[in-house]
Amino acid sequence: MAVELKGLPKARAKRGPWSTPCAAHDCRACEIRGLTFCAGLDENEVATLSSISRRMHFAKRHIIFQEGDSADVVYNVTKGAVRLFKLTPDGRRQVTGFLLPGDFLGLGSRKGYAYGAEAITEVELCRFERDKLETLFESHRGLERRLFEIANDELAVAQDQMLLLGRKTAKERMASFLLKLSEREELRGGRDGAVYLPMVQEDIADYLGLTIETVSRTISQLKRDGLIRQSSSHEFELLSTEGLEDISEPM
Amino acid sequence: MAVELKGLPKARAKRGPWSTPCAAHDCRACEIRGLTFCAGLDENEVATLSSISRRMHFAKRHIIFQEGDSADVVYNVTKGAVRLFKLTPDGRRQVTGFLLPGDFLGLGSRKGYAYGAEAITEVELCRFERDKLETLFESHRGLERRLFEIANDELAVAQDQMLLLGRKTAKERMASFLLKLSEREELRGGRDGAVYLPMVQEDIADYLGLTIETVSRTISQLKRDGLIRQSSSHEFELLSTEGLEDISEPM
DNA sequence: CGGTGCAGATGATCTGAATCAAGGCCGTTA
DNA sequence: TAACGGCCTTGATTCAGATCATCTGCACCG
Repeated sequence: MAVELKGLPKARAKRGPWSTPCAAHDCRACEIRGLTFCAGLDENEVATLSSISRRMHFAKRHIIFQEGDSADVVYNVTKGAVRLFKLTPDGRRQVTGFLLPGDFLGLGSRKGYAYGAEAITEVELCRFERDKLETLFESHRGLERRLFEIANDELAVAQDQMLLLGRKTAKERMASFLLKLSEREELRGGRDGAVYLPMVQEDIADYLGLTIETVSRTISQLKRDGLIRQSSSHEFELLSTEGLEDISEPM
Repeated sequence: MAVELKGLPKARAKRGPWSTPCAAHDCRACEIRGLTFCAGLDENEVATLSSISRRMHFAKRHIIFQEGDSADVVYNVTKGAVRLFKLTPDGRRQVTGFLLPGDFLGLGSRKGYAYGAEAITEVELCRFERDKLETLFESHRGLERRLFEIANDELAVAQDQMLLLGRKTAKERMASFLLKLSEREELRGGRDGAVYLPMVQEDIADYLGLTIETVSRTISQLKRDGLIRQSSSHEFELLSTEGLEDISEPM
């Protein structure tokens, strides 16, 4: 779907040759084994998976695929951050998710991708051809089951997001967003309370159904209220998880 | 999670014994075979499925399960309509979906249900114990694959809904909603252009992230503009699909 | 290093939808 | 058949967040 963005600076997103050509890759040496869908596979299964995977590299802003593109490959994010988004014909954008290392890319798509995917930072992906992966399912039931679990988790996350978009105020949205990211970092063994936000405020706005101005103002207010602190341009610190929880889920 | 609804009329939803007790049921005689997840199974598989399913009956307004309830059974809707919803602690509600005959109920839940489910009308469900169903997956791969497909479709639908909730105007939301329902009816072999809306306007409002007043006004406006017509309290007619499409997806 | 351009912050104003407030319609029931 | 309660409609008013308009800081680059 070719989309004309109305009033927005054009030609920001890139499409073209990869920064590095596809390369074979040994899954056994993968940085993120253990926190992705290949987690819990035995040596033999990992080897098989390795045989059908290709390591890919995309530059910042590179469009990995567009909504509607034929969805015959799926990916696993191993490095960097990716945004998923949908566009209206007149150019409004809804970011439907952010992917970080360990996340699976390509769910929710049947014939074509249901959304576009774009590199927020430099990104490394593990690429699988869908039909090869599905062939693998025949012999390795665990893989399919794991992917089904992931789809179910995504579905639950999507419903949380609907509640956020349909019924929460700007402040509640921002607090929920920060808490969710922070929980994720803790789960992945990050430092507690520190949150890395690779995306710009425009992405956050489009994810939370707000404008950049409202996002900026809300962040300012949370800072003024002593709930968060900004350590650097993309690093935040949650000073009061309780305070943020009170805001995100008001009684 | 016990939730105190603030300012809303209490005790509207019921919970308690089923209208009719659980009964064994023959899947082969199912009204909706062919449009549900049991579609495409062979005779033998259907018989196996039959052996683990129980037909259930719920009265209008009956709460089938609450968000957070242990999710050890799943269902297939065979008759009537169901709403799925999430609540904030202070009682705001987001309807995350409407289920009609043929729809699967229970996806997106891991340990506990990720949402509540309530009968909009009198409802008939086909009930499966989750572990029995999963055991069946071992021998009948098609079932698991079909369910995975359904989960993927749901995921795509959820992302459409995010775009709607995050970026569309009231009028656009209403038009999108009517069109989606109409497409569904056509798919299921219904009359073209006629749409059955079993839910009340409050449900629609909570589904579209609006208030009942805005829903009412928007419907009135679409009528005034000659785009829809109301044949009876729950039956609508789409007079101009093109007009509605222009509204739902503005260029 | 001076210029350019992008990300972010913040003030002023506007507006679409929420809220508040009445009534109307209709099916159910006493 | 009257009265009650659910559901819907419509008007008046308010308000949270959008829009418009600057301004600042800062990275990059010729």
